[in-house]
Amino acid sequence: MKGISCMNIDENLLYSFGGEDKMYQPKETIFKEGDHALYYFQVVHGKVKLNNYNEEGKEFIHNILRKNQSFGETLLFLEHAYPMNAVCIETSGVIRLPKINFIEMLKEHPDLSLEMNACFSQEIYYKLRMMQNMASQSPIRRLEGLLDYLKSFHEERCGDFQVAFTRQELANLTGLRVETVIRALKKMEKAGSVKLENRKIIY
DNA sequence: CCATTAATTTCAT
DNA sequence: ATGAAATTAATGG
Repeated sequence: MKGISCMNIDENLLYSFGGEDKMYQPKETIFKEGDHALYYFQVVHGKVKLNNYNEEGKEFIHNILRKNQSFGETLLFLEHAYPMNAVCIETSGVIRLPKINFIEMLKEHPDLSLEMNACFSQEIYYKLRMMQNMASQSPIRRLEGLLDYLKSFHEERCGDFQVAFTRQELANLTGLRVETVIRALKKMEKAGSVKLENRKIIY
């Protein structure tokens, strides 16, 4: 099995089941914590983050989705409200498919349903790995765990992979401060586990 | 250019 | 070692 990160459903199929194009501006909220989960979302272009804010107002990012990545689907089989916000980082185009139509689509396409199981498995597996890493007190361990996770997401060919995240984003994904991320990256470079070229991170 | 955003350094704690 | 604030670099319009 290859490195599936999450669902990527053919756009025409989404449209045929009632998917609609939505455009969002940077900083614009697609849904927020507490909203009822009513749609399947898939990014066509742009960048969307799933986040929360802790009691001190510090942001924690769960994931950042790009082209062809989906979000919100894990809540469609539950009656719970969203436990996080979805906010655009860049101008983004998203296809939105109502829950009812989504379920209907899965019924008519059992292969999709199967694929979704594989995606959920993958996600649960990596969430577990991430929890283990995030529980560590060591910033380097947290960062390496995150980079492994992102790399598996990306499934690059010959090993070296450009981390397409800002240091601030890495910090928000690991619960670390941006300075700590910068310092940890420098240590990792000395140790040879990452390369820093100009300001790009190669892992 | 100027304004905005990101990266890095400085300076306390 | 860590974070807030200041400084420097880059990016985009």
